[in-house]
Amino acid sequence: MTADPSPPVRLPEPPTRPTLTREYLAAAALALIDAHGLRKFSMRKLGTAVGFDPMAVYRHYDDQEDLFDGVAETLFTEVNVDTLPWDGPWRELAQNYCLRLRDTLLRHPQAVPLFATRPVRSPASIDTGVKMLTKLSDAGIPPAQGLRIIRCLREFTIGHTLAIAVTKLGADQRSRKPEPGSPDYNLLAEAADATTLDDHFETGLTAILSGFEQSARMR
Amino acid sequence: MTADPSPPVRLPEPPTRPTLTREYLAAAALALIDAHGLRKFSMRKLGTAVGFDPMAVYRHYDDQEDLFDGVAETLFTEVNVDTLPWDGPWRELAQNYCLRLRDTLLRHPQAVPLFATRPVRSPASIDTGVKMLTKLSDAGIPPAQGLRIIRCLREFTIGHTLAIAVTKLGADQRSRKPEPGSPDYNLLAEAADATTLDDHFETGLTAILSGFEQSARMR
DNA sequence: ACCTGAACACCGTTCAAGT
DNA sequence: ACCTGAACACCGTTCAAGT
Repeated sequence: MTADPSPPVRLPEPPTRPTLTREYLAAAALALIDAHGLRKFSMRKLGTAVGFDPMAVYRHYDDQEDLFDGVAETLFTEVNVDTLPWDGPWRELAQNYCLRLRDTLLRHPQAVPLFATRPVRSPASIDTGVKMLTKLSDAGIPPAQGLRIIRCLREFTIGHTLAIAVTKLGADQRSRKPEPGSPDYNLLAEAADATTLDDHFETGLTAILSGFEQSARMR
Repeated sequence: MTADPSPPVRLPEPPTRPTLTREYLAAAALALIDAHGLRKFSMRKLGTAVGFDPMAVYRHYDDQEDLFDGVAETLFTEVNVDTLPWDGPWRELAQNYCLRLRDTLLRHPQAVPLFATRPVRSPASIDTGVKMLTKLSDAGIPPAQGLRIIRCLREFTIGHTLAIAVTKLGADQRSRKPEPGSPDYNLLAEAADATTLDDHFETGLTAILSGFEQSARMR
């Protein structure tokens, strides 16, 4: 409590040593996974990549499982659900959500298997689920049915994105076309040429939504 | 070429040393994954588990990636697609295929992430795809649209099964319910109680199929 | 010719020892 | 009090050396 009346000396900015945070580490981990693939990632590489001890990550995350949960959360944040059309009709909202989730994940194909194999438990994603459910509820859809719709859409979106991602990544290292000798090669090749790897996503989404709407009308 | 006219001595069965085959190794790997989880699995453990050198597997599979492809093939074989109702209507066929695939995978929850993150490249599964496509083609559905339908169904089925599997496995070690303090807890809890984890699968399948049929009618 | 297992370059995670 | 990095118990994969 010894007050100093003279104006405090204005020191120059000290050389700041960057501090590790959970968020920064998760973002850095995602960048490493994007760059070199999930297989090549390691806790030690992350620590050294951010300029710290190989073990530094353990002061912020319990273990790799915990860190990967953080990476999944980073991905979910990138979806930026706040800017979805929450005031429009629920079908538009749901469809936009799925498209956004797909686009976000496809920007990080190497991380899709990580995201897809993790149960949703982050508060942010649970919160989004609740908001969506409320929206459907306001439109007259009972919660049980609403939950079914949301789960179906989410599962289709992730299944689709996963298929695209692993095909894209696998294609780099191995061959993918069936041998042209096969008798039915023409049918498959013709079909595969006529439809790109992902042009069926919106078709599928629409089908699910129409299907549910139809079953609602028949109830 | 020295022929011996006396009847050959009938020797007792020699102690047979079991020989490793690709199929047996893949089945054994699946059993280990079922028992201890994908994380705990290793090439060395597989070799010793079957009573051979830790490196024995490398004489039959190039590397772990190659072995896992074999495990995925084993799983696909267990689906037993030959006994599907190939002579019935295509909707029945497709639906049965999806249900069978789901049931098979859910018998091996620990292996679902492996199966889901592997592009289909085994001859058997490509063959099944071609047969299905032919079936739809016979029903008047153009190949491009048929491929879209098949892909959607497959992606939904795998996305669904993956969600069920990781939730089931994750529930063993962590908590899963949202904190009861949350304001919308009641809505979510009520909905979750009213619908089990997987009662929406057939609903979703039906929705997809109805949706596609509807869009076909409007074409 | 075939198989083994030593060796290499890594891992995730813990924890005693240092500052 | 905080952080480091040695240490432990593993990995996947290669390949020289043995039989």
